[in-house]
Amino acid sequence: MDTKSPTKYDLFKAGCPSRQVFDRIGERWTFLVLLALQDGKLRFNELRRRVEGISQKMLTQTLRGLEQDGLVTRSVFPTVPVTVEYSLTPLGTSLCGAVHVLRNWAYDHIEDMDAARAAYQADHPA
Amino acid sequence: MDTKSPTKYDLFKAGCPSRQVFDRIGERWTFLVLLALQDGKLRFNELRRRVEGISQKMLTQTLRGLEQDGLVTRSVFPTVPVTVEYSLTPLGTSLCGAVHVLRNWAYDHIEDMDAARAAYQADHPA
DNA sequence: CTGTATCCAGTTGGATACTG
DNA sequence: CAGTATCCAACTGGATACAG
Repeated sequence: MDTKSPTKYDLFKAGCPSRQVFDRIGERWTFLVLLALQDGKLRFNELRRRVEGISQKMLTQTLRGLEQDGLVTRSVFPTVPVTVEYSLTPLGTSLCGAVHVLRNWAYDHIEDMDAARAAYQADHPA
Repeated sequence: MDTKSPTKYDLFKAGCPSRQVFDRIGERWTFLVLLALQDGKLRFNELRRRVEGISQKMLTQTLRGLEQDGLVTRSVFPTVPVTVEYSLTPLGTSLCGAVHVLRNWAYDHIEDMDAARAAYQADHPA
C-alpha cells in the first residue's frame, strides 16, 4: 500500500494531493491534451488542431503546466523553422490510465445525466 | 460494451461526454463534496464543516449542480428550523468510484509531481 | 438551519499583434 | 513553426447582509 495515511494528508484539507491533482485536471484543457498525447508524440500545431476549440495561449499554458508537473516532455529540434515535440512521460501515461476511468464513466452515463437534467428542469419551473 | 462509438461522440469535440463530466468534476469543490457524501447522508452545515475552505455560496452552488445532474439527492424535512439532508444517488455513488481512482493516483504520485516541479524550477531560473 | 441576493476584486481566457 | 506580450470582456467566487 503506497497510499499515504489520512493523517499525513487529509482529503478535505486544503493542499492535499487530491486537490492538487484535481486542480490540474480540472483546468478544462489538461485532460484533453493528456489524452491527445496518449498515442504518441505530437507537435504544437498538431495538438492545436486535435483539440477542438483550444486557443494558442491556452495550449501553451496547459503544456507548461503539464511539463512542470513532470507529465509531459518537451523536445526542441533546431530545424528551421524550429520543431517542437510533446510526449507523455511515464508519469503522464500513468495518469492517463486514471483519467480514462473517468472518461469511460462519462461515456457510459452521460445519458443518465442528461435525463436527470431534463427531469430537474421539469420539476423546477422558471 | 456500453461505451458510445467515437463517431457519435468525438473525444476532442466540444460538448462530448468527457468534457461535460470533467467540467463538472473540475469545478474545484465538486469532487470533494462527492467524496464527503460517500459514507452516507450529511446535512448542509455538516458538509460545510467537512470540506475545508468552501464558502456557503459555493457549497450551495455545487450541491445544486450535483442535484441537477442526478448525482445527489436533496431531502427537506419540515422541522423548525428546517433540516436538509444530502446523499448520493446510485449514479453519484457510481461516479465516486471513478473519482476514487484519480484520488488514489494523486496520493500515490504526488511526491513524483512535487519532485518534478522542483526540478523544473532548478532548470528554469527566473 | 439553510439558504438567497448583491457587491465587487481577482482571475480566466480569447483576440490580436509581434518575434526568433 | 512555435511561441511571447498585451489588452480587455466575461466569469468566478468570497464577503456581507438579509430571509423563511
